[in-house]
Amino acid sequence: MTKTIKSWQAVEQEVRRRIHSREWAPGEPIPNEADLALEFGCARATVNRALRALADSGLLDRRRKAGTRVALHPIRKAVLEIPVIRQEIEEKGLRYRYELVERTEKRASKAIMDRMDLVGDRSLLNVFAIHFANDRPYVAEDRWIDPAVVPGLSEAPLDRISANEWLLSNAPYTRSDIVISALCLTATQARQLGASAGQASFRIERITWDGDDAVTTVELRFAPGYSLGARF
Amino acid sequence: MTKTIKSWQAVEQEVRRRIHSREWAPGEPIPNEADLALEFGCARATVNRALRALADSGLLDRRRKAGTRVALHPIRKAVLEIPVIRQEIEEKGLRYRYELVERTEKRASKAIMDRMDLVGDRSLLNVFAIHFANDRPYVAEDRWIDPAVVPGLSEAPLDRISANEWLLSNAPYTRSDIVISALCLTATQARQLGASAGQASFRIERITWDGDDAVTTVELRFAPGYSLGARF
DNA sequence: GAGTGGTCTAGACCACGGG
DNA sequence: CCGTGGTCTAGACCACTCG
Repeated sequence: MTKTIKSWQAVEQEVRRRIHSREWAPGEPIPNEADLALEFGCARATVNRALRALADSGLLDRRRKAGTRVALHPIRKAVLEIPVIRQEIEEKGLRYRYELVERTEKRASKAIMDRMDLVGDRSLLNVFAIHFANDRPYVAEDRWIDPAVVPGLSEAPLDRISANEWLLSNAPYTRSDIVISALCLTATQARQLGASAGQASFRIERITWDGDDAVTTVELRFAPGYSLGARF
Repeated sequence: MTKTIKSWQAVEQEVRRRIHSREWAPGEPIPNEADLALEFGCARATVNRALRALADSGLLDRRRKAGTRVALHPIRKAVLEIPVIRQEIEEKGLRYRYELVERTEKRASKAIMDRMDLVGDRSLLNVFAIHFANDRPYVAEDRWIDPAVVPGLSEAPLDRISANEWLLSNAPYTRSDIVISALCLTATQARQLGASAGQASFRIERITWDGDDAVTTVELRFAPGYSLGARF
């Protein structure tokens, strides 16, 4: 036993060190919680907390009875913080402006209906808007909202506040699916973003669910040059 | 007190329900841990575990003394699993093939040197390779490795196994930075990916560090149509 | 200063799943 | 079967930070 290590962060760091130094090699089992607790001179719960954190971040594989092993291929999990647009812009020190381009209740394409798991002859609310940073187009937002699951939608002042923000504080939801990809801007899309046709745009598609009901689906097309960063 | 709730997952679900039902509204404080433990008939540690999980996922804001509040703008954190290319392809049921195009020791551009926090007249190993799925180009990999921090690099059989996989099991690292964006393919880049010039490509740039030393930086340009999904 | 979350402990029981 | 991680408990002390 080296010395008493008290906090779970210290245990985590020591385990990281052993993995990093190849003292515990990828694919190999490490001592069980009880032994480590003994070695570190702390409670098993403390070791558990540390190992659980490491497993969460993908550095360890844990299975009952099989024990804990150093992950063979440390699955690289990156936590992306999907920004609230206005916050993101203001945190960069830029002036935020929001412009509602269109707000129509109409039939959605089959692709949209499928994505939202909807059927039949229904109308949805389509909102198209541009978010500006220092008066330069930052991102175009193309959103569909199901009025049936969002009460009060028709009274929403979407000309003043973005649909995203209004929904955040007025519509409950339970989870989201998100897909990120790249696309080439059409001439129309490029004009909206102050870009040239054919330029590459970063795209985020998000569907927000309330239980089994799709609340809203949105496609965000960012002006060329946008990037999203993370650390892990 | 409603009834005894034993597991921390049950507590988490109940808290989620109350937030979702607006019983606890965004921005408002919720009872402290001790009170909740009393109400739920469980130990405070159990409540703590549940609330900590909810705070981690961005649904709650917790501060000592200030207490716990329902997050005003639930920061939407998406956990992206950055795939090991071969795994990703094989998990889709496709045949994986790797082709080393070039392997040269040479001077890197200033941009690369800056990103890796390197200075001076140094040569780095540049590896360019294509990963195929069912013999169709899937992603182009343009990588720079610092030989000074990766011992044994010159003997690595990079014609047989991808640099990523070799590095994973041969070079220690402590953390990575990642940036994702979109770009338009040049004619050359398009040819490498079996695409047309001007098409949009999803790009991942990653720098891997070992302490304060940059081990490697890589740019991945995915064939048009690629997307990355997450749920949260 | 005092209330709140953050953490540690020692012990206990349980559920999963490998052998 | 039975070892391992997963979890719960009751109590305690600590650290941060708001008022």
